[in-house]
Amino acid sequence: MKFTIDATAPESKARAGVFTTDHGPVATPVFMPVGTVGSVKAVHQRELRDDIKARIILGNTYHLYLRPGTEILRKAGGLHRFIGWERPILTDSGGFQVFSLSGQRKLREEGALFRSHIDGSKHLFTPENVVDIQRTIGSDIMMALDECAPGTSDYDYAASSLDLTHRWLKRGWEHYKATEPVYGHYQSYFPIVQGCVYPELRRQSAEFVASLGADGNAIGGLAVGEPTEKMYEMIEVVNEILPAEKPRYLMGVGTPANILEAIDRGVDMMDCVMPTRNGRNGMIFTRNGIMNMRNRKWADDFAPLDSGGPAWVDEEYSRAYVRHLVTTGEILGLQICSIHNLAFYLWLVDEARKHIIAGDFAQWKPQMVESVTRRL
RNA sequence: GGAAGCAUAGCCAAGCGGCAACGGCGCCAGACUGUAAAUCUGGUCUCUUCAGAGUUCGUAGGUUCGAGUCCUUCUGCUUCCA
Repeated sequence: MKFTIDATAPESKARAGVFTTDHGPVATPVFMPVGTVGSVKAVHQRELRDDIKARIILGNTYHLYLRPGTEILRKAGGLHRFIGWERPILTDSGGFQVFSLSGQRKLREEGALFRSHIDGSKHLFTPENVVDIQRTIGSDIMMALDECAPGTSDYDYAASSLDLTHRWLKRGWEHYKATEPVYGHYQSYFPIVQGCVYPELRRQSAEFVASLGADGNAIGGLAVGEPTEKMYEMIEVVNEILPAEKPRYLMGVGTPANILEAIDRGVDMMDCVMPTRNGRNGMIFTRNGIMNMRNRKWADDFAPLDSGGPAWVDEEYSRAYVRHLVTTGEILGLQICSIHNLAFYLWLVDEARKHIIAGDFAQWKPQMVESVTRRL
């Protein structure tokens, strides 16, 4: 995978670049919509491509392994063909499910033993078989199996958890190098920095991750319960060490403000369920602030949803109508809010990219952070 | 015309002598960060110094220390028989 940096912003660590996969180029900084089970919820692939202009989307190893399963995915010719998405795909390893489904799994040296949230059946995810599953999925970027420890973990737990993640990483990396793509296109493997909120652990982890020389490097275990300021601090600590010539992927983040702050600190790639999940729950993010479309105040506001906004739905539908759809539970309401939010997120990172290239990112960012954080 | 039954908050609906009154819906807010989420949480008679206080279960009386609950009056509704 090739990564070129087009511009670096003055008075900031932000950079604009492009990485290239066999499914095409991805301009950075980039936001990646989350499509856990092979679907970005409530959004068509066509809308994702043509309206939202998503450059790359996520899938999830744990969820896709359970359903539809590797046999179907192999028969389909991989996830791209299965879902009809010709652009790049990144798959998370199941490391986040170690966190989010913590009541359903046991950690062992060999891997994470999950009791399926669907039928209770047991499945052992190892650093090796998670590579194999992702080979079968055919994602352009595969992620290492890690333990995403809660942001509230104490130092001792964080340290031993990090050791486990590193032992897993070593095994996963070896297995990655020993295996071949299933469908012919090249697949990268990104290691993940952990270490909770402890700078020395984060540094140690970043050193180890950087030493592998992977195509790109990820920062995990953030936005999982720690204060936002700690998250920013950890990004700074880690990005001092992660190589500048490789893309940096901040996993699972975040709010529009989080995204701008991360870009400012040298992050190139981000993903988050927030635009889609919150959209389905009636919240939309705009460049002028946050709107809860369930609120009564929009009931007779016949202005466009987000006049001048980046999505066609922004002009097409009124606030009053969207509130009506959301409060009546109409599927169209979820679709409109999801499309809007994703288009806004992609617009936001594109604007950031433009300002990085123009050289005024450091001046543009604070006012945009202020603006997107407002409550309307 | 006769008989039986029913009236509880915006709506539906529990209650069977200690009740400001279970639930559900609706409504009003909030939460959501590598998706077990089109989900979850809280509020929803009035006042309040958030400790409490005051008025509520169709209507008017009564029994009782105490009544949404028991008795009687009236009003309205439902079902059955003529």
